[in-house]
Amino acid sequence: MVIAPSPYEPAVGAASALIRKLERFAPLQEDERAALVEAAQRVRRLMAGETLAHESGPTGGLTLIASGLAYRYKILPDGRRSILGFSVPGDVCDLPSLLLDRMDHSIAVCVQTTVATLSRESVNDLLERHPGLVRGLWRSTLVDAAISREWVVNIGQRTALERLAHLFCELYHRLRAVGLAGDGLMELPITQTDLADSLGLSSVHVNRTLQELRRSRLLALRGKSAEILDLEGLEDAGSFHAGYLHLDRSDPMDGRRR
Amino acid sequence: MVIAPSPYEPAVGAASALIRKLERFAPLQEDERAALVEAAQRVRRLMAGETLAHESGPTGGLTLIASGLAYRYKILPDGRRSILGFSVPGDVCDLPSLLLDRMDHSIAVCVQTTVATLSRESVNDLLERHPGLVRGLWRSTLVDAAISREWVVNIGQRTALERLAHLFCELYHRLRAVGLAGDGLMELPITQTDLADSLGLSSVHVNRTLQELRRSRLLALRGKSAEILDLEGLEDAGSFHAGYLHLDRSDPMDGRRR
DNA sequence: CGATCGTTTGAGTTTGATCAAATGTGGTGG
DNA sequence: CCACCACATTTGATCAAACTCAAACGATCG
Repeated sequence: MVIAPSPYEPAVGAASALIRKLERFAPLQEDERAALVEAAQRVRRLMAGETLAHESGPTGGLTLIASGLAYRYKILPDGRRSILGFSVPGDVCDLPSLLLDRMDHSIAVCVQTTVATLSRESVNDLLERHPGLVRGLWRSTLVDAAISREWVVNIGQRTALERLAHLFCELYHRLRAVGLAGDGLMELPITQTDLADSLGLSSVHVNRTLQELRRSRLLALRGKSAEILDLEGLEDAGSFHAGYLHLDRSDPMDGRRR
Repeated sequence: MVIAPSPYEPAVGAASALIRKLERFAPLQEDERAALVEAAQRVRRLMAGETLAHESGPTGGLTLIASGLAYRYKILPDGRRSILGFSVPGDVCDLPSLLLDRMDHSIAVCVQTTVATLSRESVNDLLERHPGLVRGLWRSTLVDAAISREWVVNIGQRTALERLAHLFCELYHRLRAVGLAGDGLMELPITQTDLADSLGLSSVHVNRTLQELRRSRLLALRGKSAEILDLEGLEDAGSFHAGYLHLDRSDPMDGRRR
């Protein structure tokens, strides 16, 4: 049984997962790759629970997840926490802070996570010199938006079981795309409370529904890792279709179609 | 009582609302404005209910809403419709189709709507010559994503009354930003079924909740137009804070702050 | 070896869904 | 101008998914 590489590895080449992701769509030029690697040298290590960016906090450069797992969230007036999405290695998690005047949500990490931090100056430099990177990052904000829209569908229309199934499928596909999942296995250092706040459910109900998924031999959650026992069955159960993740290589800008 | 301009006006200068929107953040150059106006000459008129772009349909240029109202949606396997967001005049509603390989959702219009259609060639031309437009449009996809995230919060965490209140606040602020609302008045050609599909509620429950909003003297829906009787009260009721819409002028890229 | 955090289980409650039918309303054609 | 149709809104009654509260159990860690 092949286990996916641990997300706790040293951040050798923090940019590699990002490059991999961008190149799924359109190949980068050699100098673009090099510039990214160069810019992502400064890494930072965050402990589980630490906040990486704060709502209405100052905006700065960019943060690239190298290993671990982060989540976007907002805290409501009454103290409830709403989780808005997850960021996996290779994701730039705070693009809004580059082009908008302020963050409109916060970001924290689920486990020990290493990130590369790019200063605003180096990012501006990068984007001015390499329009290909602008296209690539812009594309990735479009995919982020598509994921958020799918969350709207998920939370708005589906039952608890469907929601959980769908979320696990999303994370599995995204992690697999950067080589961090395979054979139905992924490390998922996520609590049932996190799941509840992500899906608009109570943690009690998440617990019961997870048991049901387990009973239907679709998915087993064991500690910090998840095993998908029947991917096709799980996708069916969550009416999951990977299209919106835009993970396959094909670039509409140059007519190439696969 | 000043009524907002009707959205049914002829599409003189379809680009004007877009320019207005982009310039809320960073001023455009004269030639950028001119190029946008030039590119947005070809307009199309759609009847209520018509589909403007189809999920997994071909991707092409860009569509700019000139007047009217459009909504993004997905149809689930069981036939239910999930509405993912609204596009108001000045919005480019199909940016995903420019940079991604396919649309992952469909777009239709609520009322008779006029749109300007920009061919892929002219858009590419525009973006190559005017990096300021790239920044502006990229920013607008970031705002779209922020709106989707707020929908996740809204649907995931709030009660029916809060959801409705919040949605009306969003639309009011967005319409006011392009001069189509004011004094608590806006044209809102939206059915209760649309609202239900937007908020993850049944239309029956939407109806009852609207009555409650009316009773609390917060909002009155009359036919195709809405009157906000108490904006502050409505924002409170929906715990709405306009920050995420990023409607105020301030550009982090040049240190200028309001 | 407590202490803390996460998971699990039980019991009662609530919000909002579903089903069904009546009541407007706007548009069309005879 | 009226009859009719389609569509939207409104109301009532019943039901179920998911919530809340409460408490016990289990793991992990300094």
